[in-house]
Amino acid sequence: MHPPLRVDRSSPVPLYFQVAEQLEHAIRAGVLVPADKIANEVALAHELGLSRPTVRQAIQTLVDKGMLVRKRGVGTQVVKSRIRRTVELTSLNDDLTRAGQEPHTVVLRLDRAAADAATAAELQLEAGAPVWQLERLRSVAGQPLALMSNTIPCAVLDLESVDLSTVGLYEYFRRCGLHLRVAHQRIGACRAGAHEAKLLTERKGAPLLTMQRTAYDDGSRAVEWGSHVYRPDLYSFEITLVGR
Amino acid sequence: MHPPLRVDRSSPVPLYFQVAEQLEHAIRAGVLVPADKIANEVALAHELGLSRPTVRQAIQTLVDKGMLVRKRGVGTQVVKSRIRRTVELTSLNDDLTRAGQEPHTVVLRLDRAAADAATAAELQLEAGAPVWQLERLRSVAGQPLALMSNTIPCAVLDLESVDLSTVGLYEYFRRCGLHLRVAHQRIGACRAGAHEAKLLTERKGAPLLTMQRTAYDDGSRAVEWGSHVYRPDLYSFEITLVGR
DNA sequence: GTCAAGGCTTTGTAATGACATATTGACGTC
DNA sequence: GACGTCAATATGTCATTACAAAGCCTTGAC
Repeated sequence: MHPPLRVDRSSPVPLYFQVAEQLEHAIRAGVLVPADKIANEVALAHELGLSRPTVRQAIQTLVDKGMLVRKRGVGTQVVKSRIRRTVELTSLNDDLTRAGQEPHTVVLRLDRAAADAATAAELQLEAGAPVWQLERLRSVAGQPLALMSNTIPCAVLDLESVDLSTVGLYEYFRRCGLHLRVAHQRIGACRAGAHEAKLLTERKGAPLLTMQRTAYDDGSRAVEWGSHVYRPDLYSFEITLVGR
Repeated sequence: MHPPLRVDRSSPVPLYFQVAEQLEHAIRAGVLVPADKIANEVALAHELGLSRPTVRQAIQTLVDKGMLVRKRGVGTQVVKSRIRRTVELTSLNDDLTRAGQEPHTVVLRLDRAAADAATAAELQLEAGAPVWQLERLRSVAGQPLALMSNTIPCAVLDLESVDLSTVGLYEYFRRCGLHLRVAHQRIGACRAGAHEAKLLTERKGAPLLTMQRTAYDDGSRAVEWGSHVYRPDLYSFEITLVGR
């Protein structure tokens, strides 16, 4: 049967979101086990004192996350597999702290420079525009994990006064009211060069996981271009795909 | 200004989908250029003779794809960046043919076997259950690109009678009426072993891109477990992330 | 001249009602 | 007993309406 769902109409949190949160929690906590069918939308709406579209919207958000599956004429079921964390528009720092780790970051470089042609093209700037060039080494449990090189247009943000060894880059973006909306990223592999090998305590020529990302603010302005390399024995990307 | 949008109410295609398709086409064709604002929802609904929720649903699907951005109090704009293909629930074969390539596939192995403990756990079977073990080498333009190892429960499908050198695995799934709904994949990197190096015409120890995927049918049944390695100079994963 | 308040525009959230369509299972007929 | 039909069930699609909240711009006061 169902966990007791309740909604708080005085809360500023949208009703559909409250329902989605509770359902998600019930699934993660094991109250709802895989292949369980949840009550049909009409009944659920009546039970909660909500309208069907609202309940539908709540269910839809979980379907998008790959936690529920709808079948017309049948019902809605809990997906029979543990849900791993999706690749989201988050930084490595976010991911690690959320996983209960304690990342340690060393800022290797923080310069103002003029954008070269390739960087300017990625960030959709005119060549020579002033940009911040940032290079950081992130470790977890004493092990170097990632070498991160980022370029941010000076017009977007001032990085002079922030201590990026204690604050994640994306966290700082959020603090400045900068909302990332879209990002493109490419994941590949390469051979470690001498510089990378030394910093990551790998041998030269060792395989590394690479990620290049361009992030956009509200879809209008390129805000950040990052080129990262990871130690594959300590890090990998996990993605949940949802079809249809 | 707007392209002339029209809907066909006699079509079995949902109205919201028709609108979404036309908007997407207009964006890809360059009729709507980045940073263009599309008409507000109320006006658009009136213009099309549709209700606002329907128009909203159409816009939402494009927002989910990362092609549009909504801003409350402002309007809806076209995202200012080319959209690359998202990592979807598709096979390598699908991706390549859609990109205009002509993949060539060699089936290295196709066996019935009993699932070992690890495989059985991934596919949520009892140990020793009969499975198909498939190993394929895929090339493009004469260059070996990927070495793919897949395991499929015999209970799911019969692979005896199909020629997997001409038909993609996922394409065959679809032909059998098997709809994949959810998949988890992990992307990493590794060092090429002797076997992999020889088949991919790389040197032993060269960096390779790896992907492991488990796919589920309607959320209820694990259908496929795949472990692939790619040559990183010829292949990488591209993902479009949408925030909020 | 500057800053604050308020109004306008536009999207966000929600309720209600209706009909369409896919699936399953039961019933009845051949 | 096998097969087809039909009804029950649940999600899919769509219309209409209303109010809330956020952003932008104008207006007005100091």
